[in-house]
Amino acid sequence: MRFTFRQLEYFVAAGEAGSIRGASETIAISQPSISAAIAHLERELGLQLFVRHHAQGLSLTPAGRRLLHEARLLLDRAEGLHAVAAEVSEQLRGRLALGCFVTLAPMILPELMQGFAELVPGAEIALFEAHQERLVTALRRVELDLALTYDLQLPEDLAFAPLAELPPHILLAADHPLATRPELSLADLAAERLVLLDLPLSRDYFLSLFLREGLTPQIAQRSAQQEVVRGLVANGFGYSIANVRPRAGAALDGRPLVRLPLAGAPPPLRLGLARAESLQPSRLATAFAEHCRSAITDSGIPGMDMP
Amino acid sequence: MRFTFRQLEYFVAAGEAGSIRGASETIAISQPSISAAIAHLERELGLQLFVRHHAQGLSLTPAGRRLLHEARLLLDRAEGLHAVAAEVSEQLRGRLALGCFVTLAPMILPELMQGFAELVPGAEIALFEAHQERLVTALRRVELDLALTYDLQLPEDLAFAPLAELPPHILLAADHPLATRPELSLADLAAERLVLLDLPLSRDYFLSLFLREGLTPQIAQRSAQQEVVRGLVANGFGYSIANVRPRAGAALDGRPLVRLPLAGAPPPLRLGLARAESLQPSRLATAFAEHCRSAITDSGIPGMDMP
DNA sequence: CGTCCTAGATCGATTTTTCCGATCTAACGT
DNA sequence: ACGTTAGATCGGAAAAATCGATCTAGGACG
Repeated sequence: MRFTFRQLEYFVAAGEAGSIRGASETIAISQPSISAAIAHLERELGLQLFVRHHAQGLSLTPAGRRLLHEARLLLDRAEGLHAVAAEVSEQLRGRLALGCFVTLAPMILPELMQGFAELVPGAEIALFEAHQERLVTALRRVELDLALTYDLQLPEDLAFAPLAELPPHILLAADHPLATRPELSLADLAAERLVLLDLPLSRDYFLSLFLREGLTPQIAQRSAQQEVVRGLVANGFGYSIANVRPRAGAALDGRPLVRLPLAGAPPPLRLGLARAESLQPSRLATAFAEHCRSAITDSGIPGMDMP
Repeated sequence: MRFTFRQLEYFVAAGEAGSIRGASETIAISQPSISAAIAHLERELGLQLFVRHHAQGLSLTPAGRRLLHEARLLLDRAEGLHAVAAEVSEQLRGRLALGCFVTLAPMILPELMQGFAELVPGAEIALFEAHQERLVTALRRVELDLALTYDLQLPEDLAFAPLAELPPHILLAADHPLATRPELSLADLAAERLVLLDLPLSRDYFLSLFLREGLTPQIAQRSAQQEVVRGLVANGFGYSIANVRPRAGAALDGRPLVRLPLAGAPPPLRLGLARAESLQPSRLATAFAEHCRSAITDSGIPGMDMP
């Protein structure tokens, strides 16, 4: 750009005042400065903006009138940039890029987003559901304001605000012989086969539960989809381990499932909000985090059963 | 405006390059300058545009992405100002504000504009038909690029390019006793009454024709409308004087009219193009003037009879 | 017809801003 | 631990914006 906002402002002021002197008084800038700005614009744009009437001010040329209009639009749009900035940073409106751990999303998001939509009507949420690795990548690239996920392997440069703890549970077909127990240990399941939810970092967490008891699971099947895992379990392929507690007591094909606590005080997953450490949260993000804090506690999580 | 185009450009470059260093190479500006520009924008807009990854470049924040988009739009629009300027001053397109002396307009404009529209399809003509005083005012205020008119009392600060001479003629009802003469002098009409076209400066011109012969006309009627004058003459109210030479041989009510040369070598009106002296004509205006020069000559004027 | 008045252009000095090279700092990879 | 990389900061140099003073030219007025 070979001209500046200031020059455009001076031009517009002169165009509106009909004289440089008049403009210099209204905008409190010396007459030579305005004269120079206009001369610069004329040289730069290669056209005559004003006809100078000696001792009688200025007249816009037809081209000048056209350019004056354009200049005003341009300045308005520049002013609008401030407005956009204010809206984004201060106003409780606009778009929130929200990540959510993929298995949590179907349970927790509908109610949570519903509640937030009532709380903050001007908000628009752009969802990104993915497994932990993808969430971490997106958070570091600052493609997300916040991510609702576990503190699984979160690197240093992501901040994590814990909301609730989710201990692992055993998932069984309702007609499984062990399904009537009040709780199960991994040792109880040594003869059974595992249907593994096969997502990058979740996988390691599940296997670590066996490792700490010196056990090795027999893996019947793997799937990256929670609903496939549940379907396989419900159809007798084996048991599974999950930290989420869906209210639905059946797989998508209708076959009933049972969820039992895992005995032996296994390390729970902490559910919370992750964000890029060095990204100062927008007001919208802060409001959403606040909403999460009130909606998600150890004694209740949207879309999930009580323990 | 508390930021500059340059700062926006640097911000956009950094946003596109994903790093300040990368941007500094693409746009050949030192890294500190870009860093400072971004810092200034962030302070000014009150929000964080980038997350700085030490030794790993930058990531746009969600707000930064939004602002980047807005900044690009703004810069495009600023670039568009150059385009508008080029179109107005160089391109053979756009709007031409054209004034025309009111009595000339109905004869001369249709054909003239038709021809110009074929010659320059991208042109749009904004018409302003008025009497001489109004034309002069509009030209001095530079509301018009050009005016097609007479050199009646044109002040110094208007430039005039003559195109053709129009000597005055006498207008009579076809059944008037004098209508069969080959020409008439004002003395011949001493007993007749004048229907005067009563427009500010034209009026003075007509009366000056009598004055130079020491005569005083008997004014039957005055009208500011040429068609009213012709109607009155055709209906026997008297004779009139006109310099235009309409092809129509009758008034609007159908009554026939006759036009006879005024004897005694009266001073003709010079028809031409007037413009503000200090307004450099746009290319469109120059093209129009050129078109007029070829279409309007002493031996032929669009919409008018030969002498 | 000359003088005053007005408004824009120009000049020169001063202040402000911009820009760059050099240096510092922090994170990553080896 | 070390080198590499990329952003931030610093300080001086270059460029620009700004202003008061002055110059110029047209209009108004006596």
